[in-house]
Amino acid sequence: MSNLSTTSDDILASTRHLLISGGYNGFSYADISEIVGIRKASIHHHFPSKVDLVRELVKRYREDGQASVGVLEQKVPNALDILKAYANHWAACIEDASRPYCVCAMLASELPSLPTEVATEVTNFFRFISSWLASVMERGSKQGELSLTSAPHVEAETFLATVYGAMLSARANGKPEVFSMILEPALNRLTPTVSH
Amino acid sequence: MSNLSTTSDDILASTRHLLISGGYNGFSYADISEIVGIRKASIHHHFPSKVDLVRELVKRYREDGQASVGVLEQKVPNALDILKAYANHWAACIEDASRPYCVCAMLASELPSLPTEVATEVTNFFRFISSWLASVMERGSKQGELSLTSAPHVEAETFLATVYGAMLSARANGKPEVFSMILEPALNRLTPTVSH
DNA sequence: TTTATTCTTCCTACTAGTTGGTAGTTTCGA
DNA sequence: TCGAAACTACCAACTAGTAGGAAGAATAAA
Repeated sequence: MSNLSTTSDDILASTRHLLISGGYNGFSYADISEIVGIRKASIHHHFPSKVDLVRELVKRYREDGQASVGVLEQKVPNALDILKAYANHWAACIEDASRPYCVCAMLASELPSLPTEVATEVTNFFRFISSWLASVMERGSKQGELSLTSAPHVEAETFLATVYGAMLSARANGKPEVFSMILEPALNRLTPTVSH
Repeated sequence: MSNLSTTSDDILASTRHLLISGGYNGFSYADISEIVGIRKASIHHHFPSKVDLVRELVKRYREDGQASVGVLEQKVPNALDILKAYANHWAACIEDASRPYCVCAMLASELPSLPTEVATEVTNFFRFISSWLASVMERGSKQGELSLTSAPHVEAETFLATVYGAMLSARANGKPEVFSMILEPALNRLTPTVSH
């Protein structure tokens, strides 16, 4: 019924890898075929067009993200700890070079030149992340787990920009540790001070 | 001696435009030829290869940046005002859609797949911006024009990440105003509080 | 149980169009 | 008359995508 590893999953995995390193126009079906070990034409059987392939990839990327967020919210009650976990997730990905960049950050840069179907899926991803972070900010502020200096949705956008900016800086400098260097003070700023 | 508009400048200008919208692999000599109004082969006369073209573009982009920074430092004495001017520069570019994204942000995302000669020129740009911002932070801190909560070079990287992250957010949301929304509180945070 | 049929997945072989780049020639102003 | 800048006309390699067939597994009919 459900295999551990299907060809279609392998194609998506290698696409994600290629996408992270060079963007939408930076890879071809030939590249995927080499990694997966099947012929170019066979990829078209699973994903008729390149747009289908990347659209599906981004859709699943968002769905997986939504699922992970659900688990995180259940396991971690404190809003600050949620933000720390989110930051640590990316810190780990960047540091061990497994997924050193966000697929949607890559595609967002290319947004104006992307096929519309892919573009809308990318904006959907950012809508989801933004509103999730805003909800975390709002809840954390109300419960005294976060100290905000601006409106929750502004703090959410700022935090998101810091994470994605730090991701770019780490890549531009070729130094993974830059990510944590930037995020540590950013999280400290959101930490409530103990009254004394 | 020096024309107001040379073909080579037109090629560079259209390349910048194309680069901002779709990255290194998102444009071709055919695209440039259409915009500039000369044949593909004629572009090769000015820039033998695509690598030459983009390398030269990024080199000039950094040089122009260095010149602008020089002028800014002369005209504006206050460190906070310099940071505000830098932020306003990008806010204006994004808002009037003239250059709604940084060429080097685009190329930094693609860094792992870029020809090495272009890649080194891109990292040079970020080295320059980082160290310039660090010097502004340090000077501003010493003269009481900026209130830092971390070491100057950390604040510099944080500010840079915020600017570039905000640029990406503006693009991802399709809302230019998001940039200023993020940068305003970021600058407030650096503003010294008047003692009373 | 055997046979026939369908479906899935992969294959070879191909296409039309694009890519960056070259060779050699013309045009034209200094 | 010389050099820069443009041109026409190529090229090999690569692009996404198609047509049609072979192998095998699952399903249905005998």
